[in-house]
Amino acid sequence: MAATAPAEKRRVILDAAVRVFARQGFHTCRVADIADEAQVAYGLVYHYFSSKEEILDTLFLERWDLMLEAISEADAQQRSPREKLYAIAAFIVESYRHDPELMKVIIVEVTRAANTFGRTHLAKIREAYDQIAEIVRRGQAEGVFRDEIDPAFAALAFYGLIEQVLTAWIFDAELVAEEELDRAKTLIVDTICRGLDR
Amino acid sequence: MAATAPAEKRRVILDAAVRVFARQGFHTCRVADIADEAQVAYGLVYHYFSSKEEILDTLFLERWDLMLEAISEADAQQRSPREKLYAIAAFIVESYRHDPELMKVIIVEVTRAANTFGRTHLAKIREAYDQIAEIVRRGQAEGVFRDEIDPAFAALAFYGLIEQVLTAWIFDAELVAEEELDRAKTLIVDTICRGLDR
Amino acid sequence: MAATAPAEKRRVILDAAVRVFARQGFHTCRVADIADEAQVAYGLVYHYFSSKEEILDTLFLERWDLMLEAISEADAQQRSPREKLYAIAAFIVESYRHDPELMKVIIVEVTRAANTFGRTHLAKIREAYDQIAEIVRRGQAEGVFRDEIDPAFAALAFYGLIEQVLTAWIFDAELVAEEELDRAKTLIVDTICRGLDR
Amino acid sequence: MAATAPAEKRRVILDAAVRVFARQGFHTCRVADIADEAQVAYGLVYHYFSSKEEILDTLFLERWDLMLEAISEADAQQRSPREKLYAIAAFIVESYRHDPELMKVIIVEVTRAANTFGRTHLAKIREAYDQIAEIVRRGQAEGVFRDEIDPAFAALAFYGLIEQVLTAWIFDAELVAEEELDRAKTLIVDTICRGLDR
DNA sequence: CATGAATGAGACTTCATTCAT
DNA sequence: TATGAATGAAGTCTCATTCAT
Repeated sequence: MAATAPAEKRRVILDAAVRVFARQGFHTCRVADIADEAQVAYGLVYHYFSSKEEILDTLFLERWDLMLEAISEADAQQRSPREKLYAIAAFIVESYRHDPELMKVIIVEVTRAANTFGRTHLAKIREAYDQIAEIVRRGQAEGVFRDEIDPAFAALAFYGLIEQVLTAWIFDAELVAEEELDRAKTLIVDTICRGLDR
Repeated sequence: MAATAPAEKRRVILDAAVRVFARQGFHTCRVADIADEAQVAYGLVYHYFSSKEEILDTLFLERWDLMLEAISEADAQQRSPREKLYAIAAFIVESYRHDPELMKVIIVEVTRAANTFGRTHLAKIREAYDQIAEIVRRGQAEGVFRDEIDPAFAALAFYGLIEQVLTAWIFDAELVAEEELDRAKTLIVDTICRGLDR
Repeated sequence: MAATAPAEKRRVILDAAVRVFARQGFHTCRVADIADEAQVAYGLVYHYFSSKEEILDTLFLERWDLMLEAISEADAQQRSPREKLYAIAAFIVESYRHDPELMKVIIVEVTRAANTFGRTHLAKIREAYDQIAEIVRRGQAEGVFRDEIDPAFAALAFYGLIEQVLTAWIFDAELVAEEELDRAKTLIVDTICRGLDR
Repeated sequence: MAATAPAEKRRVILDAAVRVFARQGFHTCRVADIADEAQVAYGLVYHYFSSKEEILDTLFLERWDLMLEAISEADAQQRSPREKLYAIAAFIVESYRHDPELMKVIIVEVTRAANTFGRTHLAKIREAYDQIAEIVRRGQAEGVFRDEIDPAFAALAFYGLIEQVLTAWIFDAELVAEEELDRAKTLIVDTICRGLDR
């Protein structure tokens, strides 16, 4: 009789927290809501996490580390800078497809709320920006990208667009169509690389 | 000797709220902090506003209406789509130069905190997106912009970049140099219009 | 051009207070509600009355003194004890007919709210009880009323019935019919004097 | 060693509330006073009750249901209408003897304050009136009571007298003598049934 | 007399966190 | 591990009252 693995409840709580944060927002929800959603005793939340904020931190770090890995991998495996950017955009879009609630929490509650929480994670967030900027810088060195644009600035443009697109999806009343998700990957890179001009 | 205009205190409270929201964040600050900052009795805040949230709403709406006007004006006065986009970017950057704290509040506490507050203002925020999209659409009709990019998507890219740049400034430890502010205006439009590609 | 008599506003405020107290209850209403209802500046209420409670006190005392006079008069003018009781009941019922809101305030907010306010007016309220008891006592001395019942107890029965009837009217959803008002006068005295027994 | 039953604290709070409401009045007391009286943490009051008002509601309903039962029982067990009325009067007087503070709260804060709270309980209160009226009606049908008096009116007289007597006791400075309590039971019924007339 | 802005103490309620079992 | 009762600090909002004009 396989007893529930001890740390499994921890996962249950984290997953419940995603749903609750996505639905009610971090500030607005109560720890009790998370416990209820997880069908777990109130106190157990505090057995595994020292505070409500730590739950959010955990969710963010889990996901952001995957993101940093994905960026590294994209950088390592793809040949052209544009392919690298595509791989990154694709990873983020796929993350959204797989778990839109988690992405909503990451973007709305952490990345965008950088004032209060992100402050802690600012360094971590910047790692991503820096890696992207580095990709652009090397693209410029290779002569693929124009020199006029500061790589850091280019990274802002690239990540800013992705974040804006996801935010639009997040606050859209209706479900995003599968094809739109796929199209977005190409569109993001195309827009960033080629610009609006004819 | 002109007596203090009755509604002047209302303004004092609003201005104090900007500083407090910028410094401590909307959720973290207390109404008492605003009253203290305004050097005004606690209750007076509630004489002019029905809640802490209404103060934030007021600040947002005041500013966003100016923004919508600026976009309209840019659309009306400038000839080319690119000049129109430049005028918009310039307006936002100048807004930041003039009152960075207010812009921080608008972006961090309202625009990006889309979950809780932005929700209420989503329609208002979308008006701006729509106007920008319309500029792009007409640019495409004129043959200045490529047809491949959905105007709404282009608007996300444009506004997303600006917001990302301002966010970077906002969380920068150090003061942004005057020249950087000016350079940004051109850079934003150049990046969006011409893209990264050489 | 007859200028408004100076003290007229005082009356306007008192009358407005009756309506507001009747509608919202003393504890639940705010001084601002009274000023609004009276169409008078906030501060003017405090020009004429030192506190919200003083307004209620004034209303009660004005009315209760009329009541005490009415009882004295009934005692003086009527011959039989039963006629005296009838005159008293009639006076109270007529008071209700004339200004049900005022009676509601007197009963609900003062007489029955004996804990907080009635306390102050307990002595005044008891004067009425005592006068009624005295009428009963003399009725007993004359041999009209039975000796078995303590006059004070009889007064409780008499006044208790009246108050209960008015309270029923007060909380009745619909308007009380004119005939019911008149019938009540007789019924009250009949019930008290003759009892339920056949 | 029996551990403290979980809901026991709830009872402690209710009992403390009776004392505090009786002493200070519902409007005048603070939730903190109840917590202090119960020797319980502030927040625990809100663990068991959603508001101060709910505490009062609970106290009222607990007691009034007993009252309704007592009336039903009196109706079922006693033979003559007068015995039924006696049983009801006796029950209420005994309730007062047993817990005068609770009765004070029920009468002063709920029954009499029907404006604000009783409104909710008006229906419940009327059930009692109706049951009493029904007893009178059947008394009339049996030929024991006179037909001239509307049963509902008779119920007002009966309950009004009881309430008035209790109110007198409640605001009496001194403790009510045991014999007075007992005598009251008979006196109430005698007064109501036989009236004042010789 | 009249106005209504200004004051600030006070009360309710919430909820993160602790703790005894 | 697991439970949920218990704690109490903190914050929002209300509103009677004052006061300058």
